[in-house]
Amino acid sequence: MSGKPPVSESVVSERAQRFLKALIERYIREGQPIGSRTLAKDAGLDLSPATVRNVMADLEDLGLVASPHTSAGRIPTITGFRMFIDSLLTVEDLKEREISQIRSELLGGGSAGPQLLASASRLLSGITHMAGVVTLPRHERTTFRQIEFLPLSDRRVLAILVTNAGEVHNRILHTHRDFDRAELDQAANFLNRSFAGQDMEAVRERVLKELDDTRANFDQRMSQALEMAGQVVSVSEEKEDCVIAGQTNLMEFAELASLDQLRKLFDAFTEKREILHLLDQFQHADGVQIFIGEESGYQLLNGCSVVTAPYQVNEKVVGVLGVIGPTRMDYQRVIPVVDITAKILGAALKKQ
Amino acid sequence: MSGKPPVSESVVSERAQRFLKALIERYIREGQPIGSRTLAKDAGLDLSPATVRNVMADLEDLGLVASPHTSAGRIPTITGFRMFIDSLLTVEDLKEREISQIRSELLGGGSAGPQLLASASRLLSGITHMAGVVTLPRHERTTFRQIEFLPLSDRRVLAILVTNAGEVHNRILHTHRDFDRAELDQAANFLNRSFAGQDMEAVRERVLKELDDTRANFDQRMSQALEMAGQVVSVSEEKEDCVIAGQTNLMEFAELASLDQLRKLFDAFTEKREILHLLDQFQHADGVQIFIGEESGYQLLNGCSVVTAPYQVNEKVVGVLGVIGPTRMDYQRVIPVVDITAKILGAALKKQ
DNA sequence: GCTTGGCACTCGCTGGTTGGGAGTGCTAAC
DNA sequence: GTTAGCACTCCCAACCAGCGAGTGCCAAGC
Repeated sequence: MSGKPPVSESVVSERAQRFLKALIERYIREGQPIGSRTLAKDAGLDLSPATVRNVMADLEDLGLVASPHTSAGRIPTITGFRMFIDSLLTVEDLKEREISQIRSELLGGGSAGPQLLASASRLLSGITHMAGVVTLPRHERTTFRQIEFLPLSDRRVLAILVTNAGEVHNRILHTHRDFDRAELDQAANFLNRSFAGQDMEAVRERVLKELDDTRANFDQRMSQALEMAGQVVSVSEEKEDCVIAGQTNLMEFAELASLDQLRKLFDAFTEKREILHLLDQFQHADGVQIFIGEESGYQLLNGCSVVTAPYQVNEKVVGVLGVIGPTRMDYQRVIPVVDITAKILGAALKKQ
Repeated sequence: MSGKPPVSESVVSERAQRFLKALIERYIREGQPIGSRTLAKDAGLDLSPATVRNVMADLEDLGLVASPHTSAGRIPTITGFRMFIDSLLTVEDLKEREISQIRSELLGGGSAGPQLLASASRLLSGITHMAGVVTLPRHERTTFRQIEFLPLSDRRVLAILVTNAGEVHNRILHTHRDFDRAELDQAANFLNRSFAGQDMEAVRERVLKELDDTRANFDQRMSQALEMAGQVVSVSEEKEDCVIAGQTNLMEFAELASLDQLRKLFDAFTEKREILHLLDQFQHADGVQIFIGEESGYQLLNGCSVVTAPYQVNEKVVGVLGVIGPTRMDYQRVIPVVDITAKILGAALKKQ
C-alpha cells in the first residue's frame, strides 16, 4: 500500500474506465506494454490513437497505468489492477464441462480426507496452470468425532483422533506409567461420551478447564483421561498446514523469471508459514477474495496475485483454498474456478 | 552410457591421472574450464604449461576431458568424472563437530518416525547446500509390531498399523457389515498374536496364503480378521515414498540454470516416482554409491549426480538416503556426510 | 624422447556504434 | 473534443573491433 490515496471511480470517466479495462484485458493476454494504436482498435470505440493517448495520459496521472519508458506502451499499475478487480471485472460462469470435471474429481474418486485436499490443490493448479493451495481444515474449527488410545511399549500411548473432516490424527504420548488396555478404553469412552460432536475449540477449552478443576480431585481416572486428551488437543499445531501443488507452473511466467524471486517464492512454499498466515486472513472473508502481492508487504509476492475462497463443512468455514499466480492472470477464469472448487470441496468433505 | 569402451586406468599414466585429479578438483571448486597454466601451478609437479597441454591432449583423446571451444581450458567429461570417483578420489573424514551436529539433530530431538526422516533430509540438504532425499522405510522390509481396528460409522473400520520403524499407518476399510468393538478387538488380538515381530513381507505372504486356505473354512472370525489384515497390508503402496528437502538449493547452480531443466527436475521431485525408482536401485548396494545423471538415461538428471547410502534398522536395509546436486559437487565432503547420516539415521530409528 | 619457449591462431566476450521500429507528447487544424 | 502530423525518445538487434585467455604445433634444448 503506497502513500497514494485510493482512486475513486468517480474521477475516472466512464470512457477512461472502458479503456482501462480493455488495456488490462489485453495486457493479461499478452503481457506486454499496450500502445495507443492497438488499444484504439481493441476498445471498440472507434477513436483515433491520438485520442487514446490523451486518455492514457489522464490514466497515467491518476496512477492507474504507467509506461516502462517513453516510447513504450502502457502497462497497468497495481492500483490499476485493483480498480479492475474491484469494479471493472466481468466474471463469466464456468463451462458445465469444467464444473463436472471438478465434481467428478473431488466427489467421484473415493479419496479420503488428506488426499482430497491434495486433489483439490492439484485440480486448481491443473486447471489454471498456476500454483494451487489448500489449507488443511483448521483443527479448532472441525468437530471432535472420536478418540482412541492404544498401549505401546515403554510407557507410551498412541492416541488417535478422528474429526468430522475425515481426518485421522496420530500422536504418541509419553506417560508417567504404563496403562493397560482396559484403562485406556475407559478413558477413551469417557472422552467420547463427553465431547463427541463438539467443536474442537470448545473441546480444547473444556478439557483444559476441567483439567484445572479436577487437578486436586479424587477421580483419578477421569483426570488421567483428561490429561491425555489435553496432550492431544493442545499440541494440535500440525506441522504441515497447507498443501501446495503445481509450484513449477510458476516457472513459466516471465514476470517471475528472476531466479532469485522464484527461489524466494519456492522457499516460502516449503516453509509454508508465511503462506499460511496470508491465507488465514481470508478465512473470514465471504466468497472469493483477490489479493495483489505488492499490497501485502511480503516482498516475495511481488508480481503475484492470490485468489482465495474459504471452504465450509456444515455451514462452518474450516479452511481456505486458492491459486497463486502472476498478477497478470486471467481473473475472469480463475475466479469462478476457485469459487466452485471451494464449494465442491466443502461438499466432498461433508460427505465423509 | 555412450558407445565408448570404459577407459581402464592402466592406459592413463600416473602423471596424467594426477593432472586429471587436480583438474577435476579445481573444476569442482570453480566450475569453469581450467587452462594449462593454471593447472601447471595447481598440480604441484613443476612442469610448464606446454607440457600440461600435451598431457591434456592425451586425456582429451581418451575422452576424459573436453574443451567447450578451441580457446577455452578443459573441463572433465562424464567418463572423466567416473574415473575420478572410482579411483582418484580421496575422501576425508568428517570433522567431529559436524558428526555431533548430525547426531544431536537426529538422536537428540525426540522427533518421531516420519519427522525423523524429514529431519535427516533437511540435514543433508543443509550441510551440503544441495537437495536431500530420504526414502521412507519400505513397507515390506520393516517388521510388524501391532495392528488395531476401530469401528467407525457406516460399515467402515479404521485400521492402525504400527511398524518397528516407528511408523503409524492409518487406513479406512470398507466392510460389508458393521462390526462391534469386541469383534474387532478379537480380530486384532488374533493378528497380533500371529504376526508380531515378523517381517511385513512375510506377514503379507502369510496373510494372503491363509486367506486362501480358510476361504471355505468354518472359522468365520479368523477369516474376517485375515480379510481386514489383507486389505491393510496389500495396499501398502504408500502414496508418498520419499521426502525431499532443499530443492531450491539447486537453483543456485549455474549448470542447472536453464529454467527448463530445473523445471523438469522439480516436477520429478513432486512426482517422486522416478526418483524413487532410481534410489531403489541402490537399496542393495553396500555403502555409499555415486551415480552420475547422464549415466542413467533419465534425461532430467543431466548435469546432476546422486550420492546415496542405504540405511539399516536391526542389520536390515530398510531405505536409502542421499543427496542430489550438480555433477560438479564436492564429493570429498558429500560422501562422508551421506555415509554418516545413513548410519546415524539407522541408529535413531532403531531407538524408537 | 620428454620438456620447453615461442608463435600464430581461434574464439568468446565486451563495449561502442548504428539503424530501424514502436510509440509518445505536443501542436495546430477540424 | 477529436484528429493528423511531426519531432522526439528510447529500446533493441546487428555489426564491428579489440582484448584476453588459451590452444596447437614446431623447433630447440636437456
